[in-house]
Amino acid sequence: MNACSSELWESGTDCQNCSLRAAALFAGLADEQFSLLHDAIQDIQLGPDQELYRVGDAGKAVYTLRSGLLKLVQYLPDGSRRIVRLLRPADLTGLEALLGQPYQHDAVALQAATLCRIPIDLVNKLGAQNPSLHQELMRRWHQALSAADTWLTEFSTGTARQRVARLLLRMADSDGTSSCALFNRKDMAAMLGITTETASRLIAEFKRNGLIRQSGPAGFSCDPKELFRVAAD
Amino acid sequence: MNACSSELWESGTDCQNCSLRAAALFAGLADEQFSLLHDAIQDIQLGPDQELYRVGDAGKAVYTLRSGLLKLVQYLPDGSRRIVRLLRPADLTGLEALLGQPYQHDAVALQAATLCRIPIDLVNKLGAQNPSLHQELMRRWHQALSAADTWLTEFSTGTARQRVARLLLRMADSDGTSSCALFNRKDMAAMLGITTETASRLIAEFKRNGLIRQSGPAGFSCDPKELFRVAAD
DNA sequence: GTTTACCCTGGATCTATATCATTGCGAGAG
DNA sequence: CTCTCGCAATGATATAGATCCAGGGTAAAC
Repeated sequence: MNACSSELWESGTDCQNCSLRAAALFAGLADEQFSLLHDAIQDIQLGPDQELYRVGDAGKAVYTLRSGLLKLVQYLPDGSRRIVRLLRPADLTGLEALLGQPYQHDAVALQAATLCRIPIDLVNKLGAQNPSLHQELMRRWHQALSAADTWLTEFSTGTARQRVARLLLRMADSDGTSSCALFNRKDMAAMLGITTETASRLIAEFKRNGLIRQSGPAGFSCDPKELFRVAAD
Repeated sequence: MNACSSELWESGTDCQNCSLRAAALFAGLADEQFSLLHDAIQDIQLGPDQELYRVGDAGKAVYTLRSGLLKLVQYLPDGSRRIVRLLRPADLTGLEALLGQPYQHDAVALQAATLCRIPIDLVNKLGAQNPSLHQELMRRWHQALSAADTWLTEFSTGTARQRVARLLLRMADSDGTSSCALFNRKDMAAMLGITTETASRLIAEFKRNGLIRQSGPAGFSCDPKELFRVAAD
């Protein structure tokens, strides 16, 4: 029942020296308040395809992604599924918990991931004393909204070839290298609203034409200029 | 330059007795603070296709829709456009202004609309004294996010026929009546990521089969049960 | 080592939808 | 009243992508 049952976790994270602190939720917090974090925040590790939470679970915490990739999946009544968002390190998810609502997606690790589990009680307590936290939360909410709009315009519009090209461009840095492995075709399809076969064919075609190539076991590189041309068509 | 130049507006709205007050942003406000609203909030009226703001405009206010319908439009580099959200009465838009960011969409009236223009300075001032306002703002942000996710799963997935059916269902009340006129085919297409011709054909087909029919000049009614069947397919 | 299972790729249809083009209608201009 | 002009409806055609199927590679399971 509990989505967390199979997770590995440990308490006592060193939040004050967190490498993400500057980018993280509590960036504006006074040092003395960090003691509160110490007790409450848990470290979570997920293997590929492990679930963080599921649609309808009671929302008791928000999560910051520290490493890896997380997908948010939504389902239609008929059972078909769509990946509506991808979380990268420093992103925050499960915000609906702060409004007392159950989670609205399945959150699943795309690759091995590490996260911080932040109980909503803690957020509420700190928020009462730190108005800047609210500002920061709104900023996160807005980030998520912008990301959703991007998915609508970039990944749900145009031909399948354009969508795949746009997705690759977004995964890669501007120099054409990417630090993450290529998604499997099924996930790609669920992100782009196409079938796995079409995704597979297009990736294979791009590889043949030298637009992308494997670079090591957990990464790929691509030709941004050519991909951009394909994306614009 | 100013997107508001051609709008009709008047000041001195009666916010305290606003019909939307219960649903509105300031629902939790103490009565004595309403005097602040009186001076700052403006009433705006837009005709069909009139713009409220455009992408990149400096964000100086948020807007509450009081009547009518508003579309948020986003553009791809290649010029193709997509309607990413629809605002109904009591919805709030332009939230990015509160973060000091320029507007990220074109906001255009789909039908004649009336709105309240709420300067961000006012929101910030009231927010400092009313923590509940932040809560309410987060709630609005989350609403927008949920709406965006809905568009991804319902309006960007499945066949064109399914999408049109789902859109009609969402426009109509559960009893199959709708208070708003049918969109023109171009807007429909831009919402669903299909062409105007396909939208036209499907609407015509639905009319022929009795799934929808005009009911008066500014409204339509539909057969929810049948439409639901089509949407699920 | 062998088997099993899964994923990627590719071929062969088939169909939904884009695309291009035409007609008809209704509103507004002159 | 007539002439545009824009939009809905519809036809004809082309094609992208879904669908169904099969082969082959790789990794885990036995």
